[in-house]
Amino acid sequence: MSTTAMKDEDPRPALSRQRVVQAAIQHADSAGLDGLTMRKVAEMLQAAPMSLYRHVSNRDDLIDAMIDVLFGEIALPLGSAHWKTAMRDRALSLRDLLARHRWAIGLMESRRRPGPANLRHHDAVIGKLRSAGFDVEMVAHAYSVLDGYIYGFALTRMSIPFDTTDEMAAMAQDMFEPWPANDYPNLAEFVTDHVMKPGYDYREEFEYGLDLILNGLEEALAG
Amino acid sequence: MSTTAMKDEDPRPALSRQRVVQAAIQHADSAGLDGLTMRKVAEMLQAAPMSLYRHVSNRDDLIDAMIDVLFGEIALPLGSAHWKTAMRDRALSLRDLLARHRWAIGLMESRRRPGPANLRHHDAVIGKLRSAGFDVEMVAHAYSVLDGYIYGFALTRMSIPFDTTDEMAAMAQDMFEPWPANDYPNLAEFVTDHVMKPGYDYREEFEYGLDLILNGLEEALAG
DNA sequence: ACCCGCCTGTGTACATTGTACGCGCCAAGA
DNA sequence: TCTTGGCGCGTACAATGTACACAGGCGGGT
Repeated sequence: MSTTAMKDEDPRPALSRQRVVQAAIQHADSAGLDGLTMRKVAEMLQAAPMSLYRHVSNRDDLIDAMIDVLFGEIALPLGSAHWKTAMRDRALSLRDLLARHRWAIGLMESRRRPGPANLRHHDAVIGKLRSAGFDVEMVAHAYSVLDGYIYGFALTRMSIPFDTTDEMAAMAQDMFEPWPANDYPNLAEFVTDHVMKPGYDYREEFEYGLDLILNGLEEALAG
Repeated sequence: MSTTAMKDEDPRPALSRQRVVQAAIQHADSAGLDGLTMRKVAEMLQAAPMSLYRHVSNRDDLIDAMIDVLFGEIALPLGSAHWKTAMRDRALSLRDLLARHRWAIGLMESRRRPGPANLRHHDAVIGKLRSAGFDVEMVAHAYSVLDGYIYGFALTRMSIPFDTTDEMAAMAQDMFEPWPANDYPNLAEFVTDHVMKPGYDYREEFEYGLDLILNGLEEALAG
């Protein structure tokens, strides 16, 4: 059916901006932002490095496009739900996104050329808050503290993956090993008594702070 | 007096790990992390690039050392002040530090080999909270939400410098320009009515969220 | 049918970067 | 005086982003 090939299987479908961006996201997910090289992305698509530049003007443009795809994946607060549950769902959705795409944490909020999905997302969030009774100033407060917390949590707690408690313990061991024991008694107590406990899950930790902030905003809105 | 030079002025004092790290910090402050190349640092010290490697094992080791110097600059909560004012001062100190050294925002909390100043800082913060009556679990909650917010605010609000309202307006113009007007009404209202107002200062914004969180923690501690 | 111009994929080439390797120098100890 | 160890450095190489020019094919106008 294709105009370019009548054969049953085309081993190399045509390049396109979308395919380049998708491949780049997939590679960044597994290799990180440093591992994201034009040559690797080209290899994934079985193309020559320079071919990418027909669809992407340079590496920065590629990253801009990748980020906008991610913004499109965040759940938008569009329904008629209460602002608090809408913001909560949106926060969890964004946190999950940042967990899937750790390389994006420092990039989502610093784009100089935000894409349409980016703008649409912010527009929807602001709209939800405005229609819930937040005046413009309160929207600024709420957005600032919520996004600050969400991105900051991702940055500080999810930047290194702890899949098992054992990995965690090993890492803690490595961190303390070069230094004399008992130099940091409070830190040592904290690590042994809390972080290394089997039940530790950063998901619960995230929701504790999130609810603390949402409750604070609710009080401020009412007061 | 020096054993290496009797002349009045030595145009090129000896290299040392400290001098290399200081020069690197200074350069990163003005050129960012991408601008931080071994060759530039060497140039600042009037040395050859490879000379740095006698004092720093590689670029990552250099960055580790730079970060630990920064941790040493954060005001420690050591006095007998109330935990709330101690945490507030520490937060403001950390925010100012991140404003002075924007390149460090993504790095402070992701070091695999934390230096002594890093560990000492965390130890002091945890100690302050513990002695104020926080149990280990509440320390985890408090530290997580506070640091999340502080680093996240730095990441989301200070990643691009807005020194004047005019620059701000120009940037907003650039961001909207490629897209059809009225596609994002809530966002447009927000930008014109709030962000571009002359009095906008992210410092006040930071303290609003900070106090909201501190008050929430105080309630949780009492309840 | 033919040609012409554009669009896409590509090969080559170069500047920039981190850093391995080994040489020379100089001071301090034997 | 001879040796040794550390320090500064010149050279070299691999990885990376990307400028430039070229080829092949497809479509539209004649």
